[in-house]
Amino acid sequence: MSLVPPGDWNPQGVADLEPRAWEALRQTAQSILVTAGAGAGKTEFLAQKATYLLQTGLCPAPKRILAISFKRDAASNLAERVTKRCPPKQARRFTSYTFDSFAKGLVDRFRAAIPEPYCPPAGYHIVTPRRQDYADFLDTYNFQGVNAQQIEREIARVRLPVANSGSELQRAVAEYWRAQYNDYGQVSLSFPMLNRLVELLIRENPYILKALRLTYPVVFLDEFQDTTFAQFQLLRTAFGGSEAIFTAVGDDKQRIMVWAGAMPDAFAQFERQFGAQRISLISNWRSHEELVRIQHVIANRIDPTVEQPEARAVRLVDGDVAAIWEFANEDEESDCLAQWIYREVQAGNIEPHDVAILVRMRADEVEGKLSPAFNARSLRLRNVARNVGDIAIQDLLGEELTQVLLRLMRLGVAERSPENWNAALRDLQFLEAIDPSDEARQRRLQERLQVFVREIRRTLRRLEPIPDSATPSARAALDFIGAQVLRRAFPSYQRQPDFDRVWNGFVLLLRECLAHAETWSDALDDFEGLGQVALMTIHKSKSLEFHTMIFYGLDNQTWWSLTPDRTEELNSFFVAFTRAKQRAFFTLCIERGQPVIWIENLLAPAGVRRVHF
DNA sequence: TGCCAAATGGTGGGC
DNA sequence: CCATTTGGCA
Repeated sequence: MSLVPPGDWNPQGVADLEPRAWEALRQTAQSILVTAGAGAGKTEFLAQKATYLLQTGLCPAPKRILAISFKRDAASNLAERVTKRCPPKQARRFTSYTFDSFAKGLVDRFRAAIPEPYCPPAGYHIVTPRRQDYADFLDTYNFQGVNAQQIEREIARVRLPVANSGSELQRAVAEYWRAQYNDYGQVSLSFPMLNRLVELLIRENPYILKALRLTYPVVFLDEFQDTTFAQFQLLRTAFGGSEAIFTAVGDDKQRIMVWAGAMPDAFAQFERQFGAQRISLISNWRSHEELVRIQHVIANRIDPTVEQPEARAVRLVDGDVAAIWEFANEDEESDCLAQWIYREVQAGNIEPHDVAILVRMRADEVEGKLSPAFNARSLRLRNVARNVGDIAIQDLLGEELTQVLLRLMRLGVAERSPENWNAALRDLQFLEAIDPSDEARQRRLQERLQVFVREIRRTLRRLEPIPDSATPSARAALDFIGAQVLRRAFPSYQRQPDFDRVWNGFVLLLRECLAHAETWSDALDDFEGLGQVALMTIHKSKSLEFHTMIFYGLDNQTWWSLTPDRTEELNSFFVAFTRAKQRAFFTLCIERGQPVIWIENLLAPAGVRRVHF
């Protein structure tokens, strides 16, 4: 395969990159920290840099790029973009993991090399302890001076081996490890524990360390502002002092996970310990100029040294693009909100799914307050954080199982849908690992799909669009693929309970949608959230974007901790605001609480006014 | 059981 | 920060 000289390389699949992105892309001699604000295209930048390194041979075979993200969808999204931009042979050398899958992979591969007494048996179990579990442990083993949050945090901080002496906290951690290995009839490990095991393994085993460093001379880190102490320490043990070149990407103005264990100063530590150069991207491809100007006022308050971003999106709406809406009471608030969205939809300005309602906390409470007013106007509000069975709707929609089955079912209702047909064919090719150049097998695949489409059409005509049809219809799609094939193809479905969780969620949500729908087509639209206003917390909205964003409750009761000295809260406010592509509104209800005056004062000079509804 | 004080949860994610 | 739960004690 011929390589492209670095000087001749062009971005793949996009017109061009901003000058700062070019600079960050070509910097391959030194670790860099790419500060990419809201809408700067972080993932695309990483995909382009990977493509550059692979296509030019700057990352030559058999060396690989290791990309580490936090969430599964971020990791798979990045991998997918690189696959689209590179020839398969090169794309295969791009390894995209989540932090935890990277750690678990190493534990599983080199388990036997983990020093005693920490070497886990092959059949260890993964557990996800909640606060209460830690509290129960502390109670059972009589550690009275330690609380659940302390021990949770300490487990992710302490290096192994941990001595059963010293402070009560340290003894509690030592006892916790012992108990997880010995007291429950099976060895139960949490993700932070897996992380600590890997850290121990590579610290103590020079061969594995060397192999890791030889394999991955290039390391990408996504959403770096949310790195935890344990993750940072693992990176240091794995790559500190090696030749590895890091490209870390993130935005410390969007750091909203410190309360859950993210490092408060990951950027500064990274610059210091890895000698990283900082490069800031300044384009904002998401929001138009007026919104970007307001965003910058908030950004400037978070970090006075921040550069003014350049808006690259076009304004498409008339009227206010940002305002604080004030209501006398909550009933009026719900009613006006529903009314406003209804009118916008009627006027043809937006579809319901272009709007998101964001809340600080307690999405289900807000759902209860808003739903009646929405229903009264035949608008549907969907709380995407709500669970169907054991999975949140938002997570369910991103699952591979959902995507694959939904496409097949779409083929059963649409008259002609080349888009779904091609997508379904691609799914099958992948699931059955068929070589695209094997024309005979391709043809057989097309024939099989054709037969299936005829069958599923018959099935859906025979089954009425009622809740009880959910199971048989979904089952028909699943049986065509074969549950075993699906589970083999996606590692996350290999454990039966994980597969069942997603499958049950799929059927449950389909049931719900069929309860409201007139036709199969409507039900599938409902399933995907078409025609529905999404309701979610700020934390869940991160990395998403919406035409119009409405923040529910800018009062000091809902947002009790939004004070000038609580930076993380201001970051949350910033994250919420920057989700908007075209418009951002905030609701205020005097019945619920007083306005957050300092935020109003901050935004007023940028033209954000309080409007009495 | 009733009363008052103290503690706690709320915002999340990973195989 | 505030609503709710838990804990201690009579």
